[in-house]
Amino acid sequence: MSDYGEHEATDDPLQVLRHSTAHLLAAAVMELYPDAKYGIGPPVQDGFYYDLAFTKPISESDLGAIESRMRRIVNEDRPFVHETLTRDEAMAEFRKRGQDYKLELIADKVEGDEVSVYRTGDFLDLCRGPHVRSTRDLKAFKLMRVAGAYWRGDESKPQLTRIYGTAWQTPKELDDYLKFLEEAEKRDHKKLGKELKLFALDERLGLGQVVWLPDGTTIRRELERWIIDEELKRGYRHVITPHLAKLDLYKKSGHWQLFHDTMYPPMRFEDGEELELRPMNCPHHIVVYDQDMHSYRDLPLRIAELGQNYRLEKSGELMGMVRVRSFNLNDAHIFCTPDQVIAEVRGAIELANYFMSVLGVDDYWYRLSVRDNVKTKWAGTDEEWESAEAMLKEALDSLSLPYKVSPGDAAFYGPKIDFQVKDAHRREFTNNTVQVDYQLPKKFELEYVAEDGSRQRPVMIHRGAFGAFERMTAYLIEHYAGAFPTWLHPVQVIVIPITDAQLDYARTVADRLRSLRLRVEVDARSERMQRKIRDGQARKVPYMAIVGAREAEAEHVNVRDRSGDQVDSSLDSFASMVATEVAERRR
RNA sequence: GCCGGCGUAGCUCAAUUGGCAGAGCAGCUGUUUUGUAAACAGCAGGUUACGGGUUCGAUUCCUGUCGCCGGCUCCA
Repeated sequence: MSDYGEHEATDDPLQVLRHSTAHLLAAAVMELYPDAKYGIGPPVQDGFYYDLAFTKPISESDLGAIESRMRRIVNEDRPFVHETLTRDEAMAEFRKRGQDYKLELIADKVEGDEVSVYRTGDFLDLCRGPHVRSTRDLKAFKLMRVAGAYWRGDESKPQLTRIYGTAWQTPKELDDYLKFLEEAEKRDHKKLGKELKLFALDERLGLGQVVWLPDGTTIRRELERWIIDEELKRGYRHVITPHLAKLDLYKKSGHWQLFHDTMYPPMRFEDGEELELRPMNCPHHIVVYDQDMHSYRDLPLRIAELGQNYRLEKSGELMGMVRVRSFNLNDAHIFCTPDQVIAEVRGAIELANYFMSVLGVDDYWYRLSVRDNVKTKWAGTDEEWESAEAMLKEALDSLSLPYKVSPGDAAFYGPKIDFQVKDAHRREFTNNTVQVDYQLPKKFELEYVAEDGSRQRPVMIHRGAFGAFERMTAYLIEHYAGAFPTWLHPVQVIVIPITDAQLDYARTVADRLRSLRLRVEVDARSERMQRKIRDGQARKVPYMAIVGAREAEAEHVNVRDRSGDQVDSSLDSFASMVATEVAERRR
């Protein structure tokens, strides 16, 4: 049987419960708004939604009344009744109810003559099920918000009102979820980024333009140094290329034709020259490759750059530092022979995994993004796509990494492996990526001289092993809730003199730590120690070195870490302890 | 871009049915020299996002713009 709702049917009890709650929602809405038309209502992560068309728009203030009606239906103990109708019967039923969207779904998605429907009191829905036995089984739910959603996900189709809700097996789980949302709010990188003065988004600079403040920049520079060193160890060569290029370059690569809507309008000059802010770095690195004749002996050639890119994302798509209009990508393009591809892909995956493991990021999954059957969207031959996909799979398999195939998520020039991470609110996004590309080398007629003297075409691997600094930093802020590991924290140690009499000693301590390249502040304010500690805690500083008369006398420090633990230590051993922790990038 | 919500001091929030815009924190100036999460006092801080409208009177009601938040669409 086909899947009418465009979501996967499942027997998982929680999914079934959420799906049933979606029906309950639609049933309640239909009682309160008899003119409404219902679209689809699947379970989703943490809950469910239902898309409905209202004759008058509703807002979140209407959710309370809908939720009350839902509870009333719960108390009525209405059974979920499964029925199988013929196609004609089903069409007649939904036509009678004026449910045009359901008619469209039956016409498009139901195969054969049997149509599975569920009845809950008067409410009838096209649905494969399964469902809970009765509305009384639905105990722990809450409507969350309304949003617009295009019918069947198509921007050109009408926009329905989507009502989101959350649903759980027990009231306690619901309560836990609501508490989780509160906690997530506190970790939000937009909130912490402001509190900790890491970055700013200022409308005077334009939408989606990130200002890295001094402390945020410290973190970023630390990451950059680390990344560049790790890449150097792995044979990457770094380049620096302009943020601008002639528009023709992007016409030749094919990006302009596909993405001009999200590229900045070109700057046009009197002599006819057109310059474009680059939306990606690939064509620049192709120009780097093309500076020389290449022998197969030169390959693989790994060209890396911390490259600034500019994309004119639609205003509604922007989100904090996760989705911006200008970002810096830890980018690289590996030019190699076809039989080097698998090893190079594997190396790129391993590098990305290494970065993630040092940062303590372990909650992510591998998405093998391949083309779908809309052939016009994808450049290149079937053979090239099949070969590229096979090589990505083999690289993943050889590392014993599990992955999920995702049709339609490929780049236009080839399939890719995406590293999918989740933010504090469990929203998923792509961070790192590895892509195999036969198309751009062809478009730019790249060559190398093979062992037998013939001219061959290299394969290009695009890879962002760390991802974009903006997005990754946003992720890290939420991951650590602002309490960065010592090696990344903008201020590693605050020295706190208890009275002014220890100021000189405090500065001695600071100098000593700075001589080990640690980032240190002395809190010389005319405040009480308690106050300085409190402020240090608020900034989530890893260590506070408190120095009073006793410590100054003994050349000690009283170390308080951000968990509140205290220990007395000689200055020497404290200094070497912190320096070691930083050198090892300990978490 | 579309749908819904929200914009009051640097930050977090108040302000009866439309009736003089307030508080805490942060900032500044003093005093205080302190032993592990907030010393005390004073001062200053605003065209209530911005522009129209209704009204004797608008933070409050209507409207347009801008921005932010949550979704949708998109994501090379």
